[in-house]
Amino acid sequence: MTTATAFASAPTATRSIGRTPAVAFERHDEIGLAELQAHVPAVRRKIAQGQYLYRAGQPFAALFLVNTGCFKTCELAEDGREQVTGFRMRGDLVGVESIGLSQFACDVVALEDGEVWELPYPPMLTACLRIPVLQARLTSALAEEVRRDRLWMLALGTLGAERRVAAFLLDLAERHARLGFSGRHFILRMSRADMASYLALKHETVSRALSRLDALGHIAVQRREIRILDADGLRHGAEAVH
Amino acid sequence: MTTATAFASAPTATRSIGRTPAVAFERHDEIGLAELQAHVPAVRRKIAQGQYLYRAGQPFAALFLVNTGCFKTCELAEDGREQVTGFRMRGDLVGVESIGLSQFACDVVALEDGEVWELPYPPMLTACLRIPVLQARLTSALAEEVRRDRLWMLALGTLGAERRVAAFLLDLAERHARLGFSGRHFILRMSRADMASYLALKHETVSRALSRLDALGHIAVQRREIRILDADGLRHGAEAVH
DNA sequence: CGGCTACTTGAGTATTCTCAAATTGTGTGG
DNA sequence: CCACACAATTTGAGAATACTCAAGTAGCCG
Repeated sequence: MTTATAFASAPTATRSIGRTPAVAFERHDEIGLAELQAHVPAVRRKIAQGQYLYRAGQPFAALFLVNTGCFKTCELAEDGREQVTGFRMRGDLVGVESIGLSQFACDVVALEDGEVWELPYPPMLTACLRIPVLQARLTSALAEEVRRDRLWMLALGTLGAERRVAAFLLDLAERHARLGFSGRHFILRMSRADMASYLALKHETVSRALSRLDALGHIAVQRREIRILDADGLRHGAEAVH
Repeated sequence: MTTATAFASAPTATRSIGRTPAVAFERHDEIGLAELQAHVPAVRRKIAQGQYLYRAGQPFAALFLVNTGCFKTCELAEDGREQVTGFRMRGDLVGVESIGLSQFACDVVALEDGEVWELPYPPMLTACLRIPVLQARLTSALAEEVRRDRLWMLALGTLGAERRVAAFLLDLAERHARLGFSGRHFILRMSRADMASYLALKHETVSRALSRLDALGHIAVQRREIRILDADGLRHGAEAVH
């Protein structure tokens, strides 16, 4: 599943929820930030809510490592069809899908104020040549991206609306927990419409599914605040596997 | 879109269709077969219809370059849910999704008798270190895989059944054409059930969609033989974008 | 030429979507 | 700080799409 949400040091209204940022640097180092910094002139860049990190068609010149905030990646077809293909948060590497192209292949939008490390790509490439470990990690990150997308395709193809929403919440919870925050209580960074697009549903359907999961006692929903009350209930939901 | 079908020198009943194999080696060289052969002990391996090229859980030790035949990649969840995530044909590199793991992450099954080049991974890695171009191509191949999957997610999320089937056929046609075969007349290598799984539909729905596209005059279907009569009709189908 | 599997088609059902309205939040200006 | 306008969310009712179940047909293998 490709999803996300976290708010390391998110400066938003609901910041009261969630523990201190502090930890949760592991994933940065998974892609070798330490080695990177020695060879690639990484630049911190702040992005305001609603801003594009990049848009399809802009020259591809860098990858981005999310430090704070939450971003959505969107595919956009010529005929206007549009789809959210993932949510990226702290520790996620953004832009890898555009490697090998001269222009970015999709849009990335900040769902809240955030900060990224911009990693200029040519320097990144030469660094990879010098540091095999870095290369291996980049490759692994790409492969993992493929696996995530495939798992999400499996969910889309085999789960009904309610279980799809449940799976999404579980994925968020897990990513959240991995970043050192509570996996049982978090704030959705995206609108119902964004969730719906990612889940290949309509926002009304997502809303209904959330209400129903709430009524079943599996979660407690209050607008964007989610509390996981019964993870197993969510996982094995009553709905049949179709 | 992640799809495929081709039959370079397919030894099947319907081989009469399509031109001679001969050409269509470009994609092999896209990933640097020439350079590869000098450094990686590639082994030809024949796979019979229905055989697994590999299964999830088997030790990951090689990538595979499809020479002939058509393969499907399948995700399988612990709870039994199953989904075809793509079709691979001549020139496609198979196994990249498992890079970075010790075991393969999915199943790959031959839809017809075929042959692959087995590229042992450790030698592949060291070759990449020596030949930057090869490394770059591997990375590009991975990134393209991500883009394909994302485009397919867009289709799944925004198109109704009939247009999904149409998009699938157009994708097959294009890949087929790129391999030097007719893009207007080809044989499906997969069953309706496999198509359906990939398209996140039921096989009956796929069947109906094909019949309807036939009735509309956009295609001519006869079991697995497809003739594209009106590509634009397929592309812009009457169905509304929902 | 069976027996089998794959495919097609029909009829009724279920799920999700569409359209519409009500509600709750949020941000802004007075 | 409150009132208002706007955006996001929830909920309902009916419609549409895709699914399920079932039967029938057609090609393939032995």
